[in-house]
Amino acid sequence: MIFSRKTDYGLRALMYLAERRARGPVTLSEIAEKLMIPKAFLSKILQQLAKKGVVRSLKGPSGGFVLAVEPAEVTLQEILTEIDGPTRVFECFATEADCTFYSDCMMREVFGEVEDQIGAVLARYTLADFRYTDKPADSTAGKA
Amino acid sequence: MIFSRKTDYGLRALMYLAERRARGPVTLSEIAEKLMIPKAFLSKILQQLAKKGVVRSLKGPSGGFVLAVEPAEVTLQEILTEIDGPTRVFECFATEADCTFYSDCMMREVFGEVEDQIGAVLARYTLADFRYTDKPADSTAGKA
DNA sequence: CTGAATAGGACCGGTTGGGTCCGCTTTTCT
DNA sequence: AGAAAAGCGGACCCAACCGGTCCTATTCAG
Repeated sequence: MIFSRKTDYGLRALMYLAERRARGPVTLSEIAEKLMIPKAFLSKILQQLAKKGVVRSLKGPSGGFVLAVEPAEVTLQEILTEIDGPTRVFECFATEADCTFYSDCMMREVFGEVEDQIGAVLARYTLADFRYTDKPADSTAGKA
Repeated sequence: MIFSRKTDYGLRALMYLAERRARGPVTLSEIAEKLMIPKAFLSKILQQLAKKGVVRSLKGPSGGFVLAVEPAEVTLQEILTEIDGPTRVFECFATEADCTFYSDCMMREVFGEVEDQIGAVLARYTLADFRYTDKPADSTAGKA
């Protein structure tokens, strides 16, 4: 699968931050707890997003993380790229010039097209489309 | 990357077989050698494709592998699916009913859309589009 | 100064992708 | 019948990677 758990965690954290961004920084602990994400791991992800400028991090007491962008301005594509790197679908050993096995390598073409299509879908959504809604607790609990 | 080396090997082997299918079975050794694929590994891949009915395998002396389908009739999508399983792009922990974090989970929707797009591209190509052309040896050799 | 917070490097264990080995079976040829 | 030439398929191996932990350093509010 292309999109990792890291992506899932990161995206969810951003959704959470989007919802709270008016209310100042949110601590790592709060996010981790509410979203049930291992704290140390989430820390790494948010650090990474901070470096990319998607969130801002404040140290010290009353510190935490704040979303640094307008939710509607940042696309899913950007987010995923920032978390997991560009979506590569196929890795070729050779360069176009010495693609040793096929004189004109369709693979490049086809998989390039695939990547474009993926990008196109992801670019159509922004963080604003992914609303965090404090879900209705365990109302359905006990069914499993 | 979604598509593995296995996929690459498999696809290339099929291309090779497509080119030779008039001339009877081709041995594993020949394919492996020409395409520079580890023999034992390729064996596994072809076995798998044999079970799916994409190639036919003949044992015994003068045995080998033959393409069992019309190149133009089998899509890239089918081939890739047969080699690596369906292209899953995202794995969700929960079922729709208890997707715990977002009341209506956009992820499903978005990533479903992504998978559809990938499928659409791959379905547009068939094995016949991927011609194996005995490339002009090492004409450019010595440059690396 | 102290304590609450992030930063970030080192490390770790399980999974999996890529690959090997080897003995077994099937088939053909003599 | 027997030897040789193929594919079959189970067991195994290794390195990379992903998800995750730990520990110390740094920053900053009060």
